[in-house]
Amino acid sequence: MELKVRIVAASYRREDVAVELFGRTEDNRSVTVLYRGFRPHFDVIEPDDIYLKHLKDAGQFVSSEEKKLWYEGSYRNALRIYVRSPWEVPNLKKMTDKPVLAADIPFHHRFIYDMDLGACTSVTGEINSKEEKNFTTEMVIDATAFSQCEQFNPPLKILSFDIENSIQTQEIYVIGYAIYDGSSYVKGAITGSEKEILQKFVELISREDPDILTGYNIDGYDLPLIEDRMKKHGVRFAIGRDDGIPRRIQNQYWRVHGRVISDTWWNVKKILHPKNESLNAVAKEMLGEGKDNINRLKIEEEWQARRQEVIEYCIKDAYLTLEIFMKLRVPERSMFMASVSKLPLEDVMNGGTSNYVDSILIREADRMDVGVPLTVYRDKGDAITGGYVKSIGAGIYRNVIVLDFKSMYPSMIIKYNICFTTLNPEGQIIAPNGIRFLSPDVRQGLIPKILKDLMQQRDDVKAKMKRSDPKDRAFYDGIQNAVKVLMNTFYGVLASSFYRFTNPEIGAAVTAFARNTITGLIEKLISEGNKVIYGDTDSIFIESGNESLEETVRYGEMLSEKLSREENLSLEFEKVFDPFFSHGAKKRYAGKIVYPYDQAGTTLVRGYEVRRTDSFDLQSEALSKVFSLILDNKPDEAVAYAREIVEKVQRGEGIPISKLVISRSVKDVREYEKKESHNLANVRVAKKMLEMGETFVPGMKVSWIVTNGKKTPQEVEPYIEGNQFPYTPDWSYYAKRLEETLSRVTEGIDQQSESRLGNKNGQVTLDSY
DNA sequence: CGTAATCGGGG
DNA sequence: GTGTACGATTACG
Repeated sequence: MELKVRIVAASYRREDVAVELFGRTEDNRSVTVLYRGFRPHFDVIEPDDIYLKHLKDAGQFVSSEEKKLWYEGSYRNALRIYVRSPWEVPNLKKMTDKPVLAADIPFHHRFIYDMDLGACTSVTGEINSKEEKNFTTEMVIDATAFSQCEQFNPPLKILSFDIENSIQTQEIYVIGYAIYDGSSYVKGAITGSEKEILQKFVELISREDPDILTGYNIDGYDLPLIEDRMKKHGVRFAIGRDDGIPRRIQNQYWRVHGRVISDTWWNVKKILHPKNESLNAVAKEMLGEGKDNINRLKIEEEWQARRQEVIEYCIKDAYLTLEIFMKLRVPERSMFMASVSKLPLEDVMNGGTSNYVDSILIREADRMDVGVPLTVYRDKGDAITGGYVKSIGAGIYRNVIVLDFKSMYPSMIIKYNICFTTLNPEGQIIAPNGIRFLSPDVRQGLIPKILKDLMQQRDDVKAKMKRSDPKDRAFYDGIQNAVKVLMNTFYGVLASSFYRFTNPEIGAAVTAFARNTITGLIEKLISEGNKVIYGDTDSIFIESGNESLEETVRYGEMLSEKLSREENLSLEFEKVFDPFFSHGAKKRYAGKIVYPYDQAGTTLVRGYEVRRTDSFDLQSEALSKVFSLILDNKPDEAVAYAREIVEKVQRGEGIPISKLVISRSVKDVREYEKKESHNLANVRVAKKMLEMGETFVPGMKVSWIVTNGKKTPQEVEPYIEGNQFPYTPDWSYYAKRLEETLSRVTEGIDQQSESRLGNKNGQVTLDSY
């Protein structure tokens, strides 16, 4: 039989060294695919006989094959060695002094690369009916062959769960869940004795057989706690598709055979960067709905007094989490990324980006007989020089055109044939940092070739997208966007300090070419009479001399068209700001978008941190107000407002204490003792609260007011909502902090404001009031 | 100023 | 499991 499968996760088992692929078929069934007989292998440059003897003595040698591999600038004699046990390879690679290549590739990846599997793959095989292992999937297949197939996004089954447990005793009261299978939601809760809850939880996952497990902060909270309670009750934490148990990787995320464990909290952080990352805040923001009203800090009492409400609350948390997960389109986006990088979903969702590059690059290297070096650790210290950033003068600018290079770094790599396979002192292409590359007609670089293919692939997909009907359009758009991400990832790993193909000189050559390109262009623009006000890496900001928006847009279109043609590069006219403001620091600006028209009216603030964890409400409110006045073309009012509010705070007039509150959470007070961290304001506040007889539970957020900021450490007093605050805030401290924040911005408006709100060094002179 | 430690979410 | 893998912020030296 033949099945088309979207691979969710890949692994292997030791017993018979069978590779296990788990996934969902095109007709929406979960499946386990087993393949036996694949051998681990790695390459050694010019090995000696004694090494082969050692391998044989260790009972690991299976066979070998002579190769010629491109290694450090030339083709060398190499031996591809096939061995018995994947888990022995780390030891075997240490048993020789000769260069060992491709000996740190996880076995299931080696399999996927060698078989050239895609994220979706056509599997030929037979139903396995006598498999003794307890797989939870609908089918188990013994595979005999694999072939390419088109990519598809099946409706994955996702299970979100949440626990309520005692803070005092850790006992789990209830596990709530919500399941989405692509068409409908199912919700429920598991109650009973703790042991029953745990057993039923394992049964639920085994019966429902979800592809993805999620929840809010499950990586760091729910899963460790469940693991702990399972151990206590002697229940096997068997939630894998092979009946296996999950393991925590690097004290961070979790891995279990056959499923993806993806914490919604992490996805929220990565995609949304919200100021407040709590489930309640994120749900309100995204879904317009918050959590139920349960006092989590008194969960024991709540469980006794209003059990049913706690259960409902628990289910709701699981459901809200699932909705957020879906609304962020995590599964969909990950499937697109998996398709273009040809990886199982799990590697995309939980692995690092170097996986993407490995998957594409190692396959191509194998086809071209290029040796695949091991990952070596380099000093992180000498980071390469990055992009060019033009300094910007303080002020308000009108009708600012933004031009963007399309895929700047990939274009540089292709144009100058930049690659570890073309690096050569005889090369005709000389990078600004002095290193040389062979020209493409002498030797086409591996990475440039891959990027060229990816660019072509992206253009093809975009063209297809235009021709297709609306329902397919979103699919192609997802693919083309993932290709773009993948292309940029290639530069990312070249510049990173640890990747198998990393060479700092090569990364530096890419950015050096890019800097030359953009500075050359800026010079040209200026020589033609343009007012270039700013630029960063791959963008150029020009203050158009035109009065009207229509003229500005026409001018922007003309510039991008003319420059792209004249300079033979791809420069896009991206947007127009009006007004555009900066106080004179790189990477910090704010502007109102007026073009493209569908974004008109949006305010874009870059680099100015309106939200800071240690800021008080008044600070962020005042800063936002100042920005909005500036961008409404009322700079004078902005300066006046800033001045007024600072004065008010200095005098302590009419400012509600609540707007000065600084909050932060505190772990168990004892955890800070040994680390000399008791100077931390939040820790001191927690201690004071305990002394005052206030409720303090480890992990709780505490709030305080600074009463003397001049002392070290500063004096702080707990702020307890609802209670009268019996101390006087250090008004000067607050005025100073507020002024530091506001003056940085108002300084930029004009020269006079500098004397009004502070001096040029950013130092504050309160005397001026 | 650069580096090491801590936090955030969860109950 | 042939894998070293959070980002931003703050305190400390």
